[in-house]
Amino acid sequence: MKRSRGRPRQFDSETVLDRAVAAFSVQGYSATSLDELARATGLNRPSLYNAFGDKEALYLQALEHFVARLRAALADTVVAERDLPTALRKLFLGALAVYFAERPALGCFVFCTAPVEAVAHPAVRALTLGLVEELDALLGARFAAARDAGELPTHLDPAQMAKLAQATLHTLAIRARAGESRASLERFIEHTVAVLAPVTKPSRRRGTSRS
Amino acid sequence: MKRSRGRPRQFDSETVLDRAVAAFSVQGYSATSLDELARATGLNRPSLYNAFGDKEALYLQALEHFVARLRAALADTVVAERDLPTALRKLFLGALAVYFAERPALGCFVFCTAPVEAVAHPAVRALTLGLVEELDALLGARFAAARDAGELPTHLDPAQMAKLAQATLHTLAIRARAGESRASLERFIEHTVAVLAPVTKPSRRRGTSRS
DNA sequence: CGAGTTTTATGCAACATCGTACAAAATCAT
DNA sequence: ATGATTTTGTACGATGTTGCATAAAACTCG
Repeated sequence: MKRSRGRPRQFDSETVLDRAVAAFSVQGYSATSLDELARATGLNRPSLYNAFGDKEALYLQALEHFVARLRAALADTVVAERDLPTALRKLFLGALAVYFAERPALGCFVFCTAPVEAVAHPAVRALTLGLVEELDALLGARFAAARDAGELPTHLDPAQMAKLAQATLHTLAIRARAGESRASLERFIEHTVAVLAPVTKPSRRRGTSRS
Repeated sequence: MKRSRGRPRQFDSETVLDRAVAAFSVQGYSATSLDELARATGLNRPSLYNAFGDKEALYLQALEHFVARLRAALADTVVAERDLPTALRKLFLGALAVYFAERPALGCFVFCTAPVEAVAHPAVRALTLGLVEELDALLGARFAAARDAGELPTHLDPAQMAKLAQATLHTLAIRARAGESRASLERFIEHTVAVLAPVTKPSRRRGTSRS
């Protein structure tokens, strides 16, 4: 039942999508030819078409694959980490590690390459907006939790702070791809964490019996 | 001396570049063909080549043209406006007006289309990074002036606040192009202005004799 | 082992795109 | 006016790209 009928595939879909993400990340959707994709993935064009459909379908599946990985990574940082500044720092530094994984830095696959195609391809736009809103929601919940825990001034709207945190991701992606140095971005992250998650004095606030 | 020798041109370079910016903004560099550019600008391919060089040169000149316009607009908002919150609000709302000028919203020509090409085309990357750094410097000077005027808490680094302000521009551009609603982004702007330029109580601070 | 099924590989045809060659048109210099 | 000079418009070739047709290969089921 696990094994399908005909000739078995000589590739792993996850690996192929990983390599497609890497290939698309370099030049974006339009400038990446199917020949380059075939070379990058190891399989040839007919196999790509058979397994993933046409170029747009492959790009969409690469996006979804990337987002799925991202979702898993976020669970370990934003959600799991209990301290807000630490959660944000881990989020931003983790993103930076991805953005600088290649040389030159490629920034974020979604935020740097998908917006261009979003206008002509509604499915890409929908997927991009979906990720943006998902991150807003995830970060918004995290900021709301921080506010409830007394880690955030009450006059700051968690949902809007979440958008500002995502704005940080967007600018990191663009700046990395534009060639700004990693050290400069690390300094920016430190300052931004301090702004987004200001350390609230426990002694001044009521009810926060910290140890 | 003003008039060159041969047949006079039947177009205005500035207008052509405006239309090239508009054309490139829709699909980005790679997906915009020279035929589309010829249709959008009104002149045909040989004329484009004669006047601007090949496709990459035209794209670069379109970028420079756009940045020049941007520079002029910023002088009226960021520099001229004396009140920091007002300056930021004007900056962000002005950007939003540009990002939503077309239907669907196209976001920022530079921030949404140039990053993709930045990796393959060093000249594009240099130009993009140049704009980012120029905005950082301009906004940094504005935040520094605000701090000197007592409009900004002293523990906030003006240079880093400038990067956060530009991060807001980046996220507005991406979100607009991804399809987020204008109303949502206007709410975000209001909140962000309050975060980036917190209203300092004049009574608490010394030397700020406001009227 | 043979029939059916799915994947792989070579190759191809239709199409788009880029850049330019060439001749006609419009202006300036003499 | 005539020639030089620059722009314009049509046309063309070279190349790249996409998507698929077709046949060989590999495997399962009866």
